[in-house]
Amino acid sequence: MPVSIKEVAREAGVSVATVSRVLGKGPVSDALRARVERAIEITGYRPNLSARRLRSRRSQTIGLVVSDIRNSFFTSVSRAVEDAAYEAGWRVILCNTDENPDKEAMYLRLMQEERVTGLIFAPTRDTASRQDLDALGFPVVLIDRAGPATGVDAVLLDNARASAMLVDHLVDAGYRRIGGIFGKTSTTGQERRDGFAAAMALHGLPCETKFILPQAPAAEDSVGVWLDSADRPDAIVASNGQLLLGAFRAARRRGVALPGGVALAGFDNEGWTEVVSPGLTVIEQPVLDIGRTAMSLLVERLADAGISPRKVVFPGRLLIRGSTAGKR
Amino acid sequence: MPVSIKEVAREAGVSVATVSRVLGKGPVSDALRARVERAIEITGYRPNLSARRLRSRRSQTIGLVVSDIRNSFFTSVSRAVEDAAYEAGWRVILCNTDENPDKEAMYLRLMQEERVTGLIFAPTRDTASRQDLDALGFPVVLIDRAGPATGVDAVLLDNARASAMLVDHLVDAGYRRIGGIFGKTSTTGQERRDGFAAAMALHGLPCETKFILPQAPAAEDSVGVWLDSADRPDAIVASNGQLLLGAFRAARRRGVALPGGVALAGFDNEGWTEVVSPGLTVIEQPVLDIGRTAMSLLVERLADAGISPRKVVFPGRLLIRGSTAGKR
DNA sequence: GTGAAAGCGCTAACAC
DNA sequence: GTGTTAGCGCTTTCAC
Repeated sequence: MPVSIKEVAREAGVSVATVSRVLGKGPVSDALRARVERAIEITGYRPNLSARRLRSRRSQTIGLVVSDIRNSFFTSVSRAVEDAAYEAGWRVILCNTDENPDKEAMYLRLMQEERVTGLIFAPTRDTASRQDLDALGFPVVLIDRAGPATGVDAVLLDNARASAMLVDHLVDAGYRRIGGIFGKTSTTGQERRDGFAAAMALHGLPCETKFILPQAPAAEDSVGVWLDSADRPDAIVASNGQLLLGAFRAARRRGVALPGGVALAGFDNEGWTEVVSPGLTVIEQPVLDIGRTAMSLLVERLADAGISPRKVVFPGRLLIRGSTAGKR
Repeated sequence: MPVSIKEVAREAGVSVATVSRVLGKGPVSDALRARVERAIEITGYRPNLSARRLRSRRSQTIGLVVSDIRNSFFTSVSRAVEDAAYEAGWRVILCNTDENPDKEAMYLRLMQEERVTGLIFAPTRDTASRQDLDALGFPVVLIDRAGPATGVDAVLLDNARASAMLVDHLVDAGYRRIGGIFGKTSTTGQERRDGFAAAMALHGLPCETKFILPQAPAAEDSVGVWLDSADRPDAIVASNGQLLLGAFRAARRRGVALPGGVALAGFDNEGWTEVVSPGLTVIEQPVLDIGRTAMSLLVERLADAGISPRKVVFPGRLLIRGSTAGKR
């Protein structure tokens, strides 16, 4: 049974108000402060955060709701968010939705029950366009994905531009029959596909794209079909790290050489993409900046709810490696 | 300003106690229950979890304190823990200590202030031997690392046995001059080294081992020195995924062929280890089982504080790949 | 500066 | 079954 502020007050011979002031930053004489601090030592007192939150009406907690923490993009973003949050004396509640709208709804409700100060959220496409994201009772910052202006802040990658960079690079290297696989559950997959298609059109090239579940096995199946077909593409673009892994496995398993049999490029500079041979050409996202920026936007929004919603867009960085070496 | 249980009661024309009973599992007539549920709908009521926790003295929260969520072992364990926790209606607070004892102490204090129901904890070597881990005010289950019996439950890998499996396999394949790098901050690194040394001794072989920071760059430097030296080992064992990555990079960067120039094996079946060429021989840990078992031990401990501390030890699984192909 | 007292939103006795 | 009431541990007026 933990000791309460009352026992500390008794031990120090002061009122609970004085103890509370020592804990916070109220005005307390040096003499009493010393006595209270001593009493805290002796009793081993630990403030009860639930009580503090209830009374002060400040939860000092932010929510972080993503699809899957095992996705390296979210792993890194979560570290950035958590570091910044704990630094500021806030707690983080992390939830994984697995791209499941029901889980999303459940966790949004949980965020309300926790009375979170704010939420950093990577929604599915369905939820991204919800009009009530700004009426949850706390500010929301979207990361990675955002629908048409829903009136909330967002931190995003310039997906269309990044896709175009990949396409331009591939065309430059002599590839023409380029296929693309994209995640079907997020606006991000959609944007990357649109950017891909637009860039291909600019080059006067036809393109073939597929929307699939954003998981490695789905990509392996999907790319496998392409590789086995008579009119195999000569290059493939994968819209995230998981899909890239699946595509890589499909090629590897069939003994299709990279880039001789098929060139391969994608999103997310996961550690393994550099270390396989050949290395994979990828778009690197500034994951730490994205996490930190999301926190900053949240903090600014908390300071001033009035400012109109901002969208911060980061450029991707093209890392050229052996998997897209020139065709000739 | 969120609505409280009071307003729901007024809307439904009942007492707050009845509303509370509908929320929980108290006995309420169907008629009143329906009215209350309707009132909850109308008002958009969300229970305040801080108030509930304060009053009920049950935080319904468990802590998960690990060194770094970006370490794939902990990423996977955390998913297992979180899934099990949310399933049971509990919240999870995740903290990263970066192998820093000061941060560990700070987060242990935070866990007390949160009045967590229980804690799943991967301590550094310094903290693992603290005698007061069972006096924090809540049960602790150690994962991945544990000191000499500290009187708390633990879920571990059979590190000595796993190291021996690697050594036996390498010796079997014809390697004799085998070096090992091990994490210096954890008991796990220590145990794996001891198991390694013991197995080498059984084979009558001398061994050279290094304790280093459990991070890829440190491993790259360390292994680089070996590879550049005149008496280069013919095989290297790395005691976790990060160290394995660093070792792999060191070999790759110097153009040292695997396994011709040096054989390489290690711990943690991270995705990339299968996908590089040659694939890397590794000890796979049952990460999901470890996470789930930690939760089970915690739940059982909460049900009965009396049972004496248990240590659940899982075997590792040796996955043989090209990086340790036979020497001749 | 300091203390007394009210009350944050909820659950759990306790009466009926 | 239902309502009344007393706190959970803390912060925050409000007096002094």
